Amino acid sequence: MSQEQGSKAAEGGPRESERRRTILRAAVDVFASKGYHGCRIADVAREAGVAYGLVYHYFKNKDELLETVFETGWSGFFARVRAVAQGEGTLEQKVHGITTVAFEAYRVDPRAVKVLIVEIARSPGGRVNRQTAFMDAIQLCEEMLSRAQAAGELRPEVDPKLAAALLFGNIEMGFTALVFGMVDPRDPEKMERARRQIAGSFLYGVLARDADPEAPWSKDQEKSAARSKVARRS
Amino acid sequence: MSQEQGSKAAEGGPRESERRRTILRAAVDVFASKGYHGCRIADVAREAGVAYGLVYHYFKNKDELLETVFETGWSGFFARVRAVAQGEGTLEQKVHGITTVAFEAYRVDPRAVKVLIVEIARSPGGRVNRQTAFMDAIQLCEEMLSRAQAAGELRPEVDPKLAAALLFGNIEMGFTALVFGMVDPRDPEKMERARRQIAGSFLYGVLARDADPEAPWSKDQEKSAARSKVARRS
DNA sequence: GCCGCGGCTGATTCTAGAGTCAATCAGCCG
DNA sequence: CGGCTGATTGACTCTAGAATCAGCCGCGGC
Repeated sequence: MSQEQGSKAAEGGPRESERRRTILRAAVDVFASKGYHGCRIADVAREAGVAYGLVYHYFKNKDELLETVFETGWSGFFARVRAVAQGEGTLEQKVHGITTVAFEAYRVDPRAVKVLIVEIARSPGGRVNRQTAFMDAIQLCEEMLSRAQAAGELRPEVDPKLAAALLFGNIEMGFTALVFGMVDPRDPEKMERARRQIAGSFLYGVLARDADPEAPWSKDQEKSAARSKVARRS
Repeated sequence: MSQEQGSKAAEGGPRESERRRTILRAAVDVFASKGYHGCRIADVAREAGVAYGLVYHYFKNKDELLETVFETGWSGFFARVRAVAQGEGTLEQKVHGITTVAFEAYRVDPRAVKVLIVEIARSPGGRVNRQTAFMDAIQLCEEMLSRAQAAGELRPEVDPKLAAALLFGNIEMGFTALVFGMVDPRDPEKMERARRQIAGSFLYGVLARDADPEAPWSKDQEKSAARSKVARRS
């Protein structure tokens, strides 16, 4: 998987075949626009300007293609998140850093992010790696949050694992909002505001500051008693 | 969709065919365990204990089956959310109410919720209704949040639409965490804690109270700087 | 020049599985 | 009772589209 045979295409060094990359790129675009299940290999080949069979020359099957798209995109993102999560800084800085990494990834390659989010993070019969990798990122953040909790930066009653998941939920939903056109990705200023709201919502919540009197959400405080006019079901 | 022909099966009143409901139920179960794409109509028929062809007697095709599963489940959920969002109460109460509705739905029928979340909210080539319906719920919450903002319950710099999306992102990710086994759905106490953390994270954030000194999440709007140190009251 | 090798081609094969349909069955009505 | 209607059956058809394969083409080596 590293240098193939540099034989004829060798002028560039031990590079992965140019064609292979073209196909991968086409796959990202096609998956992004029609979805994994909604497209045929022929579409990918056409988009890449390449013969049908060549796709199978470079990839064992359709699933491996998706898998590769995933790994390629995810590993870069994951490494950046790790750098932030395990680096120096306050919890606030790290959370802002992680959202920034995510938004930057989106700015650079929205299609790839879309595929990652829509086709992979949620894939049904998902093969091993996908969900596993997602879990890895969550675990990374869980550790970050645990450390922050030990340092008193995080509320003590918060479960770090769930909180880590929620952080990614926030980011993901932010992207979904982008994909749905709720924010214009062309406007950097709006993007930055959205990013800040996502990080801020996670860190500080959305409530106006003077609206919550005391430790409002921790234990069994029932000070706000009748909140359950809901719960019923027939 | 209402009373079919009550002709002969009329002894129960204008009820929807028993068989039809059996099939729908089976579809929920099968979709939940193998995914929409990962199952065949034959699986649904077998699960329902019914002949293959009968599925097509009651449903035009596989997609209509999914659509029906969706509408059946979603409309109930949506109505409850609306009741909360448009009802009386503070923003806090409403947010807690919405999460409660969601968790209650999960408690009653985890499989149906799983299908709704995994197969529909994210469906790629999703037919009209699905994403539309999801957007409807977000819009509902957006209006709720706008009202709250006008009343000063919500930070002024928050975008209600994005915030509404994030609320659902939180809930959805909470469920995903459930599906992934990060929380034991059998333990009502843990479930309630998770629910509270989801609502709480959205409302108040995760940061320890005395950790954010000044207008922390919107640099340029220092206008709210004054109220920033309210929080420390513990 | 011509051999052969590997990237490359696209028509062909093969299969899962959606959707069809002719036949059967069960109850009702005249 | 016998014919009518609608529910039910499952074998069969048919298609999309994944995967295969028998070769082609251009280049470098001999």
